[in-house]
Amino acid sequence: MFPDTRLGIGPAIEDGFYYDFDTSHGFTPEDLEKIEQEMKRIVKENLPVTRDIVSKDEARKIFEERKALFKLELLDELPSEEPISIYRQGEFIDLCAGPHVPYTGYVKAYKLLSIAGAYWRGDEKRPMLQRIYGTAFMDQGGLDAHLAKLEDIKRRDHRRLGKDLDLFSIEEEGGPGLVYWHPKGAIIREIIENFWKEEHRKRGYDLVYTPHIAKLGLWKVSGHWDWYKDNMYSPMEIDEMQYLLKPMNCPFHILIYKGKTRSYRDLPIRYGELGTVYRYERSGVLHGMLRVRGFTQDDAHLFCRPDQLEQQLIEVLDLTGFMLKTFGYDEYYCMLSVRDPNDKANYIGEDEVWQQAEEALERALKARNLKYQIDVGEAKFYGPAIDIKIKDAVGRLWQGPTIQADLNLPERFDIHYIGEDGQRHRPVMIHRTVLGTMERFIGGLIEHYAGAFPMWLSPVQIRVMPVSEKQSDYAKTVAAGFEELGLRVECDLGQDKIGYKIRQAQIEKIPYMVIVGAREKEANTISVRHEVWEILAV
RNA sequence: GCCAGCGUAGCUCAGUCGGCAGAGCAACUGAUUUGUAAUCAGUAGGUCGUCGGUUCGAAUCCGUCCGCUGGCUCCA
Repeated sequence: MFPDTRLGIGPAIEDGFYYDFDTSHGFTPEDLEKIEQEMKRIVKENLPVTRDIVSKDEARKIFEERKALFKLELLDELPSEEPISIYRQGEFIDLCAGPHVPYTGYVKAYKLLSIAGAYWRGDEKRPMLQRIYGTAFMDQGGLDAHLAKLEDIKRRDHRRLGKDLDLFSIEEEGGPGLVYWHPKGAIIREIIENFWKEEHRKRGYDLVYTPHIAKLGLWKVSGHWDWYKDNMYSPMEIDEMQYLLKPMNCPFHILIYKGKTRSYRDLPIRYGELGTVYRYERSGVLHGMLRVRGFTQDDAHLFCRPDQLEQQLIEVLDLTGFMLKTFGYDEYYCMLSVRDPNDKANYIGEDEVWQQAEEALERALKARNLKYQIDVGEAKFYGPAIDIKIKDAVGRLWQGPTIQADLNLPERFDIHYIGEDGQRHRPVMIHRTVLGTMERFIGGLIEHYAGAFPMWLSPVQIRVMPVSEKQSDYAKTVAAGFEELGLRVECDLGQDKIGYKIRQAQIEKIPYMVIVGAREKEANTISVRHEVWEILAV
């Protein structure tokens, strides 16, 4: 259909497949339909799909003939002794390890979904190809169910719901990636923040507040200026001194720690802060509340003795589990992010310290019987981490809590405590968030709950609606009663019929509707309509 | 940042070949006083994202910038 097209790679992915193409033709959504028609024809032909094993030289010849540059590059990287597998169906030839279906007729239900740009081999310095995404199932029912799920995900989109429920906005005049929390969104955030603070106090954290800017020198000491500069807002000059907006809270907590001499008896010291940070994120990556430029981390830094590390990690894991459960995330997966031993130049710190830290994280996971997967190369430059992925109501995984051992900053800031032996010792530092950031967490919660927040988080918990204006005063009295109990209640005193008021409350996903008419007023009662929304939609 | 697409009323969207700017919902006004998912009628609301170009004439064609969307790369 597009003769000058060269093939990139085309693997199967979790929910389908994609194929990358280099072509002078720019694909349009209409093309997808045309390609699907062509696919249908090929399926109907029921062509045999054959696998040939050839030598590397033979393979090279085949792809050179077809001027398949990308395939040749892939071929070059395959070991020369090993036989190469090539698949053919009709006039189509591809380099692929397989397996493939034996006949094109095996392909049943499929759909092409979208077009996107993608760098060749994921490298932004290489050419950009056009990627077509699609999905395929054994039968129409499977495809229909999958498409229904995609629709459900669309309905849950926090950007859509954030607008519909008036929770937040991002203002073009204000700047991209900067979130405005509207009154209802602010209530949700406030409840979560209060809960967070209370839970941290209970567990022995000290809560602090720190500034939003600091002198450039501080960021040089911390290493951010060298390692993180590209993600930071440009310096501003105040009284001939350069200041930077903070991208992280760690240096500030360290300064508090450093403010006086600490004894081994003082440890652990745990500073928690809902710290607002700003990071320069490239414009193309911004996404609603999930990827923004200014955000508030539920941050904490734990300073402890090496012998306390494991216990502290366990306590953080417990807190994390408790928090996730509270928000209805019953399933989560722990990843132990360790460094790539072949790539030590990208990490700071002694081998021995790294090993100790990785072992401590692993022991903590084992102590709580948490299953985990080791993610090689996913450590931060300053230390290994436990990264937790949480599964939402529709089965998607989100980056959640992160617990990082920091092997760099204690050194750089030369912090210490006085041990039992009267000597200075280096404390171990843990850097962690349990929710991540307020923006990403609440954005995720909106999708998790599909906007129907549980009672404790609902911006409006109860709406009282009189059947007619004759019960307005009674409705106000009832509402005042709820208000006295500390519940968030509203009255709908509009002239609309009760059906309309119920519909409105339903759209706004208010959990309790209290309806009062002549009968209720007479008997001094109320009638309650409680909406239980199904979180698991699919 | 890169590739592609998009930007029309508060929201969702229509607007044919370049020829007077449209609908539904929401808002407002009036009537209606209602019993568990939409009462009726009327009114108002837009520099068609921005700046520039082509043209007798631009929402429409071309360019620029801004923003958004789907991805890529990166990330909490």
